[in-house]
Amino acid sequence: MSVRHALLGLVAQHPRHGYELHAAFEAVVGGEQNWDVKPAQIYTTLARLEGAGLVQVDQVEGGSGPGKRIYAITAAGRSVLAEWFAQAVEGQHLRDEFFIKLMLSMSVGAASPRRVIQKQRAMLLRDRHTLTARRRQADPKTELARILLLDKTVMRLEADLRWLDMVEGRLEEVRRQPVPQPEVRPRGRPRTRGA
Amino acid sequence: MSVRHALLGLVAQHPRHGYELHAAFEAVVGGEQNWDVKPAQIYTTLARLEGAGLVQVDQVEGGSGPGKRIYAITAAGRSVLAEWFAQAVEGQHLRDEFFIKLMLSMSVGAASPRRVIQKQRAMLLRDRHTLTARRRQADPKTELARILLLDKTVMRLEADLRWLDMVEGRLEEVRRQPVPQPEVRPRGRPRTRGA
DNA sequence: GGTGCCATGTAACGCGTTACATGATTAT
DNA sequence: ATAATCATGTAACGCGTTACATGGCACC
Repeated sequence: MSVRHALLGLVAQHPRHGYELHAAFEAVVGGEQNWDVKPAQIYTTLARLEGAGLVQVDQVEGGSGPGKRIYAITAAGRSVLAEWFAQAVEGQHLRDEFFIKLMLSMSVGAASPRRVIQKQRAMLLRDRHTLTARRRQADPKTELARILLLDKTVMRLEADLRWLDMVEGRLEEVRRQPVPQPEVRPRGRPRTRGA
Repeated sequence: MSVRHALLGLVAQHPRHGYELHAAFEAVVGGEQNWDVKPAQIYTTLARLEGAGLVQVDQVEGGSGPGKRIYAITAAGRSVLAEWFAQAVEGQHLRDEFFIKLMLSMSVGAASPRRVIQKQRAMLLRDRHTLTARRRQADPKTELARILLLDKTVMRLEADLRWLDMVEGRLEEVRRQPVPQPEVRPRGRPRTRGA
């Protein structure tokens, strides 16, 4: 979702070939530790962009056989890019793997919600530790990108930790009450049933 | 990544067929507003799970022709599921579409970082508004799942808002300094160059 | 007999991944 | 020579999506 537009933005700066785009992408996101794009994705994405008419091959360097294919952005590409910049990115997927794991751990035997929560908290704390360490080591003069990204990640992480605490508390409350299994009845048919 | 294991968990409760799994999944995550799984994904995922030997068709109801195929979990499936419950979910992708958009908006002409930030903030505020409204309307007795998920999302959202404020401040600071374009030089070759 | 739910899928595509294959240039 | 880096790609798979196709059954 993002790589497509990122590549478009990078060829908009000036025409580039695949390998160069790979390097430029990593420079923008602050290194492969932050966001590791595989070359395969660069080339397949470029091919799709070309198919959609958003970029086109400007020239081919290298003489004999298939050399560097240098891509340039097209007018259509520029307008798509402008669109992208003009509109905000949709944030709320509401899809959360940990959440569904937690829910299932409440109703599947042989799984303990509390253990699930503890495991998760341990991992979040570990992550926060390594990320804040990385953040401290980053040079604010030359690695602004990395710092901003690390900050964002840590802030989300801390939000997740607070949420975990909250959930734990909430589960304490409901401890003895029968967990209201949300009654898997088929949707619809709200009118006169046949019973 | 999560649907696969979720389905595994649901068939672990008791054998089910595809349509029932679809309903059960939505019940667990708190409705299609939270997490809309398409039927197609249910069936293809079931097929893959069967291919991997984690579930198997228990019986087929419906008489003539292809009827309901009821899946049950296998021993292998149970062990994979236990694995899943036992280990935490990896959180730190560090991949953030807005982030890369912001970075590019700083170096691509015809794009304004400040406008990008403003657009994004507007969307986050809008989202927070609708989600807190949904949260208030949810019934804590019967919709625990939906509430927990909404809380998590809102908390992340607010983290993102705080981060946006921070970024804006940071960009004020660097206003006049030449934005340190991170120098797209190829990695490696740190030793005696040929120049 | 039509509408709407129940129930099952296939096809094709986008995005991302791993693994594999190929060849040119350059440093030692 | 040979190793590393530069540079380009294909194949196959997993996950998720949209769109399409099929048929039974119940209700009115």
